[in-house]
Amino acid sequence: MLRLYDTATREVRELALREPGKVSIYLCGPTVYGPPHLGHGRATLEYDILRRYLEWTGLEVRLVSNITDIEDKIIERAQREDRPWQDITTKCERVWFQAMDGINVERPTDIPHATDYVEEMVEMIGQLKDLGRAYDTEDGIYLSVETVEGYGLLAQQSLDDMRAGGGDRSVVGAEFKRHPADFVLWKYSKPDEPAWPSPWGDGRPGWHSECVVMSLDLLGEGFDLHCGGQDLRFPHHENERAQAVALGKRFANHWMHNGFVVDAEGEKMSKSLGNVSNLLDLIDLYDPRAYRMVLLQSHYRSPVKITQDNIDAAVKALAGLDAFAARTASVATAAPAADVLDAFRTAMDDDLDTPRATALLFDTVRQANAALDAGDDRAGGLVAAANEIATTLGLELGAADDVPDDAAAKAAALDAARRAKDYATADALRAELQADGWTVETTAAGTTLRR
RNA sequence: GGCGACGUGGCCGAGUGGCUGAGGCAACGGCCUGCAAAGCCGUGUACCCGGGUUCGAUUCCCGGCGUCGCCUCCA
Repeated sequence: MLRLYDTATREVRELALREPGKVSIYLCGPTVYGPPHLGHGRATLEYDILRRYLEWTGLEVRLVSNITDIEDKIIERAQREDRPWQDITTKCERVWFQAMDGINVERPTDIPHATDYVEEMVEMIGQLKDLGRAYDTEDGIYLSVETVEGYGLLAQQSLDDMRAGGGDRSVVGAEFKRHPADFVLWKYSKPDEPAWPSPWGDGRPGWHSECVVMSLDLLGEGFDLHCGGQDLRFPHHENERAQAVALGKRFANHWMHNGFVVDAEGEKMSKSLGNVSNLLDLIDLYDPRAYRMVLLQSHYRSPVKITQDNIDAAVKALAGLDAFAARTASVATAAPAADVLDAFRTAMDDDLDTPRATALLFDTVRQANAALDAGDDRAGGLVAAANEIATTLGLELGAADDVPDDAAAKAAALDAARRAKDYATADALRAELQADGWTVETTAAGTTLRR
């Protein structure tokens, strides 16, 4: 069974399942107000790998990932551009899934929208008020974190330390709040802002209330795993948990957080800095699988550098795997080598050790190639194992572009020239194809072309 | 000010108290090839600095330096 680092307990421990054979996961989805960036790509890719692996081990995965379509950033942009906020959220959501498709991330099993859960949020906030855990101000309804047992679990910092800290940053809403860490559950709307009704006044839910309501509604109490980027650890996940605890409900049993994407200088790429890179650009410019490959080769909790060199290296590595896939397309199917699959499982069960799993994949490919060269009958099992690992990691191999007719004709002419030992013509044709961007492989069996 | 992570070959990036400098990329030599490509085989004086613990530390502890993150919207 999978052992995973748990942010709450700060140790690698078994991912215990509430129901045997089934895994319930909540992943914080995007706030749809702009194009997805590299950070979104990393998170979704890491959890896509997790999900595929869990499914491969035979578990039924329920992965809920929301769309946050109520948020200040959306409202700000709508006002700035003077257009309906729904126009922004629907377009951004479409672009989001376009990008997800581009990097081969499977759709979550459930995609709840915050706008569909406002009533439930109002109800929950009312309960928190009734319990004396939330209080009303002229600005909105706030949760009193001092009333929440164990607040700071995910932040790994006590409330006192938080109060002492903060440096020279100003506290948002300090004039209304009882404690600097208190956060808004319901924000009263100003004129011209989207608003939903509530017993206390029209307004909109706070971000932290959205996810807690949707996760508990769809997955129920004590669901297995809650995940997201490191930056969501605090305050977002802390505050989600605080609301559940304040309500007396069991929340996520396990917390998983992925590391950041950093730039060449090692600095975090985020929306508040100017160094954001658009995920769509990356997919557009390079093999979309390259990003997944870069991530696979480092651990999900480590920061990862996305640079030209990194992506280039991944593209080359992928080319080798594609060549393998092309070479083995016609190899007779066999049962995957059990020892290889066992090693794969061992690596992945160890806190999702994709670097080791990926090293195993490359190693298996090398062994399979060697077996093929030697005419060893172990080749079939190795090929099958390599393919199974690649698929489980979400890598589709050998997906070469269709070869256009003119290129295919040149390849055929090249073969004919070689048979006739007209090497000058053969070399000229090869040079032409290479100039057009093809990788040309001439073998005894004939010429194959790859991009 | 509080909390935390990290510092490994030309680059990226795993990992371990001695059996690994994993794996990828790049480079070099060889086999294969008409020549290439692909593939295979082989080649690399590493673990920021200073102490300590130990038979033995890159790996554990302490101190220092450096980088980064969270404490505020953020994957």
